[in-house]
Amino acid sequence: MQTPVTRFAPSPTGHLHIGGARTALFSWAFARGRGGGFVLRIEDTDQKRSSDDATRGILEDLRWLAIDWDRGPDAPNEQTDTGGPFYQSQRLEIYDRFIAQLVDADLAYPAFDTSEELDAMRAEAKAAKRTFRYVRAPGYDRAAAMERMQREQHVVRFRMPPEAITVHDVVLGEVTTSADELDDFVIRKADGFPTYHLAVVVDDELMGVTHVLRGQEHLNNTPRHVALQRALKRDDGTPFRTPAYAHMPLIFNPDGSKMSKRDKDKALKAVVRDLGGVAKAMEHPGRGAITADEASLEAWLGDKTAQLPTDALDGLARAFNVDLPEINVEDFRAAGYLPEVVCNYIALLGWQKGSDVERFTIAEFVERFDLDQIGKTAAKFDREKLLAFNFDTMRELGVEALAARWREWCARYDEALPAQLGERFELAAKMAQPRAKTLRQLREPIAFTLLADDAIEYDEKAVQKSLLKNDGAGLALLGELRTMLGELDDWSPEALDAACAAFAETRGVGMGQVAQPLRVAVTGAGVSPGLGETLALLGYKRAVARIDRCATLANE
RNA sequence: GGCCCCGUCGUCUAGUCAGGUCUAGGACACCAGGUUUUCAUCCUGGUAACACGGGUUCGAAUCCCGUCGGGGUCACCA
Repeated sequence: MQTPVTRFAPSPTGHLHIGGARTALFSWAFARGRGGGFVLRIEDTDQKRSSDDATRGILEDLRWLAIDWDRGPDAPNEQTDTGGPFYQSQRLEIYDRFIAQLVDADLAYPAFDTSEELDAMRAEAKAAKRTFRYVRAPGYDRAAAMERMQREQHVVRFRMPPEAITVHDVVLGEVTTSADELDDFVIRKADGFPTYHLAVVVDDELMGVTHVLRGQEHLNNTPRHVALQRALKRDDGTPFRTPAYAHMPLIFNPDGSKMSKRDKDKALKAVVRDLGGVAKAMEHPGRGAITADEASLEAWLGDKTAQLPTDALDGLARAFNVDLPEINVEDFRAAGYLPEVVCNYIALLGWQKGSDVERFTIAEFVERFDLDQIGKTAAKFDREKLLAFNFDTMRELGVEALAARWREWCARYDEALPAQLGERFELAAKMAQPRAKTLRQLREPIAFTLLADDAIEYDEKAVQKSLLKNDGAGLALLGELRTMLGELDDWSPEALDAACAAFAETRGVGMGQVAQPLRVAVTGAGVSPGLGETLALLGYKRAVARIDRCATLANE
């Protein structure tokens, strides 16, 4: 087989979607596993929706996932690469050349319909229960049209040949589309930009792409692309080739709906409703993050199709302290998933080697991956399983490596934490490791130490159960424990555990009788990591301060 | 609605192309038990699926047809 060249061609209209990440991962792995090339191309032909910010975000997301490209934006040798530039908006002359080629051969033609006229035609077809198809009128006056296109705004349409087209898909097999399903589609818009269909075909040919991996939603477009490939010739006269296609199954939400950016919007609308509507939400402590006015929010809430920008969505979610569903790669990063785990998990969504092996490194994936193992069925995204994978990987990392990853994550999402923990950072990581499934959750098991000593709130049930019950037996023990702790000069977790065990031994009580009062006194709750670790994390001064405050409060 | 794709435990899937070794395997989740100073971790065990109906065959999860169900797509978005 020829050395493959694959590509990932995102449209920079937002963050990288998790489904897009899988497409990128598979394309990349396929090329890397066979010594092939991987191209990154930015499909920014929609002037209104594309943005540089989105492009930057997508590049960053790909890098985080460790997906690298050898040709494309920011590639080391971008300037000398063949096939560039890799932004479609910079390739307009190239597209125009091929469009002219088609028009000259009468394989494409200018059309002057307004959008109102097109809408009317569609409405008419719908009323007559016909499928709308745009085909060039039999009496089309080409000469007049060619003259008219010099001075009038127009689109260019491709003359779809009246024949059925069969696509040989690596995943789905042969898919045939009959001629009456296809019409004369637009290849250049009125603004002079090519449409996706034209640009993708021209670029894949010119960039030497041999295998196109993409989502199944593109399956219906493929016959158009094949028709274009058959009509076009390179400048040297050689015909375009049709690459191998592999359409991958879609990724769904657990409820079976398509996983999309709109899910976040939907989730936030539900949150605002739960809060009691916009007016109530504006009274929420986190309302400072709300930049929109009440009226526009009201309009948004009342309109099912209205969507807030992603950044506004994320801002509000933080303000209301709710978690929105993770949809974009950036969401998973912020939620504290490890990139290699995200790759491992999404690889499993629609791909399986035919064995029981589910956990693998990216290098192993590259080695094993092949197109014929891609499944046909859409997969529901299961966060529980992702969480389980992330948890396992965090454990396998070992404390030191985990702490390093946590630090990296904090630098971006929880800047104050490392400073707060100081040199106890690694101990905190060790304590939280078996109790957290994400880097973000690592904070929770050790949150008690982040509070000021006089700010901890005591859980009444725990106080009752461990301190006050049996005429305050626990409270009484607490006083002795304080003394015992004061005599210790080794405040390591091990020494503390040993001292508490010895104390219990001499008192003739179980370890639980000793541990629970102490635990409640220093953390406020009946639940915390191991007692020795819990005390060590606080240190002698803070632990004693908390014990004293607890005793005072309990006596009141 | 037209066209297209898909249908194995709750979820992701192995098995389907080359029908028997499948009383259908694994993972996540769930349930039960064990270890443990709490919570977790950890260990052991368990529940759970071939969408339905026909056909072909000695034999069907696997091949064929139909039904039902789910999804995609019908733009001067990609």
